[in-house]
Amino acid sequence: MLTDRQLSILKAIIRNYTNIGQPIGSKKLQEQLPIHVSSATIRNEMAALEHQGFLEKQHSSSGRIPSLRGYRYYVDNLLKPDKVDQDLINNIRNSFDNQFSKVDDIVALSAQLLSQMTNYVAISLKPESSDVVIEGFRLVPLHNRQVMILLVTSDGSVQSQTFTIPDNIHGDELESVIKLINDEIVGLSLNQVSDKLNEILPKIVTYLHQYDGFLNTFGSILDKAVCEHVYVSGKRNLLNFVNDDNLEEIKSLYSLIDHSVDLNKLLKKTDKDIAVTINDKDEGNSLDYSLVSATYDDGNNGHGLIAILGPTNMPYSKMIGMMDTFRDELSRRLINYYHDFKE
Amino acid sequence: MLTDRQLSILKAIIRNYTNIGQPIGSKKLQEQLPIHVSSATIRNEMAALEHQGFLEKQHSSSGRIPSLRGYRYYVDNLLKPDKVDQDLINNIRNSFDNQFSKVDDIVALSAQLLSQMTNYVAISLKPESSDVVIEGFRLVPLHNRQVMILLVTSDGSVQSQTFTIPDNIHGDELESVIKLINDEIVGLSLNQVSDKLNEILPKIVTYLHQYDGFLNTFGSILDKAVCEHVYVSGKRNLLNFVNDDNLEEIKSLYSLIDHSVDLNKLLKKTDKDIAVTINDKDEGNSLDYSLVSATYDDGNNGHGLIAILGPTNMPYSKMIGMMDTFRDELSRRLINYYHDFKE
DNA sequence: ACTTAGCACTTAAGGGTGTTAAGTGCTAAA
DNA sequence: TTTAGCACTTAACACCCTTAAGTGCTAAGT
Repeated sequence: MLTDRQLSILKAIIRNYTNIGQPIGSKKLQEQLPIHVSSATIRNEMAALEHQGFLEKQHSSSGRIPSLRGYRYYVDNLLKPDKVDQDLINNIRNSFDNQFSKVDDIVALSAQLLSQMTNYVAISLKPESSDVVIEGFRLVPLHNRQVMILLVTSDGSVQSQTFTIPDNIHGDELESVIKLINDEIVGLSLNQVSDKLNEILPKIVTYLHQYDGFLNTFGSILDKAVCEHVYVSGKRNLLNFVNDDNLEEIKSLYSLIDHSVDLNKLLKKTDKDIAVTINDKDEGNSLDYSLVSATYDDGNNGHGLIAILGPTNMPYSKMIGMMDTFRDELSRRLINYYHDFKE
Repeated sequence: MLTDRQLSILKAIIRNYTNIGQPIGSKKLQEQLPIHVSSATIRNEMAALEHQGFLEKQHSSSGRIPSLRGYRYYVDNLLKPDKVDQDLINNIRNSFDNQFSKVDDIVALSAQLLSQMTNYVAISLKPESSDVVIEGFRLVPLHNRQVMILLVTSDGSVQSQTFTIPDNIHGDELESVIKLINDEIVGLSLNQVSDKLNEILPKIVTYLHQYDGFLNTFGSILDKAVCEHVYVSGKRNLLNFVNDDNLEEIKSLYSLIDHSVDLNKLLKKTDKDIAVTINDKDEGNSLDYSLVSATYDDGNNGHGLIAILGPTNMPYSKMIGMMDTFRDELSRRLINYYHDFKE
């Protein structure tokens, strides 16, 4: 489908654009490429690449930039992770060298390190043994019309929130609703629950006349439970990408990463070792940014996830190289941690 | 010092600039003012006001804008809080109408409401009975060289973090340092501790060869304790104020409000009912924004604080009117809460 | 059947120039 | 003390021109 020459042109354009951020034209490309052909030939090849959807122009006489499809193809087929500087590796190791009381701290630090290293937004998720599941909501009567709603998970953690039953609902009805919900969600993992709740929303509505506050309470408990697993660092770096006309977009990105549940959902789509999500426009989140995510081994019985969120034209080969190194170091650190712990 | 006419001119300029955001000139002012004088006269008065430091020009032929001193004078002497719309009051009441399990929730909601109402950053501090003081740090040996450091306060809340003692420090030394620190801080309130720690830093250094990790641990425990009292909402609104050349400033504002301890310090300077801090350039925080803060009564035994952070040219009279109403409503809500609670 | 030189065309960006609108300060007369 | 009048300043805008960096296309060369 693509000739070798076309591939090397595509590669060169992406390399340039991700490093310099400027569209590139045929003459500049000619100077850089090892092959000796005229700029006219390169123009022809570029036109062919554009025709096949791998390149774009910003205006009729501008140089080319990669299209989303171009990035996608590059990441999937052409990209070779950059070799990581030994200094950087040492740096990571040194930072991990401190003693930690909890896995949480190591994972939180990971997000911090990643955002420092990349100047992007970094996200880390606590390792999650796949066997942690929901044991269900519990309803505890307090006094008057106050109840406390608990969410219990199989690893023994509990989230709670109190709630006042509106006048137009009977305590019994509430009990039934809890039962209804529990029937559906027991045994699910944390990040499946939110979807499930939305799914069975119609049923709930038939029970409760006014269900807003009620569902909000569930949502917020769930949020708390999920939050405990998510660390975000370097939000401020988003400011680096602000320009005249993407302000609204950046704001929506902010609200996305502020809302752990959505973030979780976004991240959990993949289970590959390293995955690149380019410009995910899904579910109204027109997010003009890319996500490089990597899983890590917690050396025990689960795996966690680290990710960076940066502009679509981020230097993927560098980032992927770095993420790969980082996940190794993080896994090593965790294995060490559990080793110390047991000793 | 200032004639009535000058005062009304100053007022009008500030009213305009805080609402429209544009410098205002003598002719426009003439149209708006009730007094009938020529624009030349107004020009003369404006020159006088500028001479006395209440006004500024952006360039030699531009209209006038208030100087910091002008704002200060206005806020202290001229400002009359705007009457608050009854709809808004109802709105606040409705929002507060839900049931809450904890005072924390009400306070957190306050920050949310304020940021929604103003489109600025809002901050709320939990009511703090003045009798909550530090009871000191405690050191609990775990295993190997691991210890847990606890911070106990007189209201019974505890913050903890584990810490691994470096090889070059004896456990005894650590014990002495804790004693040393406790001697200094017992009986202080939470927000006095940070300063005190820095003050006695030299002493600590003589005990500990490598004190970085150690102090960090203290800092982070303290942070946790303070964080529990601070709620920030509407950080995203800062993006509305980004323009070409204040990006760095906005970033530093972000980092300020991310660091609860500093924020606490900033807020705790005042104990007036309502205070306006204009363009506080203190301690390297060149913050080109103003802070309107108000205390509220928790109906029990202490008082808390709400604040909004906005541009220097925010509409003070409107904001102060709103804050005043809000603190009333919040206090009323809390008194109600304690009432329900005891019943 | 490719490749390439050459050319006409396009566009963004930057510099200069002129105009306008909204200001200013100053002076001299009322 | 006030004010009309005037000369002056500035930012913002529109307009024009030029340049640099590209493009596509055609026709000739290998």
